[in-house]
Amino acid sequence: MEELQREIAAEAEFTDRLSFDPATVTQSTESLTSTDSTQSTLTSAENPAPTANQESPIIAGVDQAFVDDTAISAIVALRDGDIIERTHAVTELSVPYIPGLLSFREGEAIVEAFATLDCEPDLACFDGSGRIHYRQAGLATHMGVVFDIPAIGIAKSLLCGEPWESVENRPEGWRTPIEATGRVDCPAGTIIGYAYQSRQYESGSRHINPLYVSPGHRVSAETTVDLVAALGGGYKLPEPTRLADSYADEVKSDR
DNA sequence: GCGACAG
DNA sequence: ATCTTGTCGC
Repeated sequence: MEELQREIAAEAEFTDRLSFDPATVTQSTESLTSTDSTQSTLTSAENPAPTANQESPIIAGVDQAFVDDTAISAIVALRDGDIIERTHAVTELSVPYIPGLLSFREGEAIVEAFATLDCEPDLACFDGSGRIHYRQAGLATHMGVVFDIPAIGIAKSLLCGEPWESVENRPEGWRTPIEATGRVDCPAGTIIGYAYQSRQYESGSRHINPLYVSPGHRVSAETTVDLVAALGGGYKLPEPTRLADSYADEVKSDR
């Protein structure tokens, strides 16, 4: 499995090769109902010329839920903030959870779910790491390479690598690079992702931990964090991920 | 041997 | 990930 991950990492592209301009991504649905006034703005100057494409990109959120030894993979596809398709698949789990080998446990269900998806996402958001992985082949990278679509990983905790600064109690919108340490299969110091404070309480003794985002495939670390910031939604997790998360729970409940 | 460790 | 009520704070 580890060797396969090295091969996948070799095929992965950690530079932008998207079918759309990341700078045009915004959370249009939220802008009408959101109560906060902070809106993330992307500077188009730092983004490379996008491949020709007039339509708004289709962004898919992917997340799994579990019941005993079965996995439910749910996909919610959005365009301009509107849900255009939802689908899911249920498979039997054969691999236990082992840090570093998550894609082998959840990958099968995800592949099945994608097989039933009619639209073709311009970007897929996975729950877990991408390049922030010992062999630079986390779930988002593995799936991104398998489908050859731009993919990003969004994790709630850090698998490996080291933040440039302390992530303690940071303000909303804050970000800091995650660099590779000796445990990662790439030159030490390589920026493999970012810690991103997607949400934070304005004051008080309670705080929210940041998200750890990383490139999966065909996206750079910088664009990955810019995209997560743009996908917003007003909650800790970006909207596509939240919708996929609740849809997976919904499917789970209906059984 | 000991510690670290996505979901 | 999952098992789950109340509870603290905005």
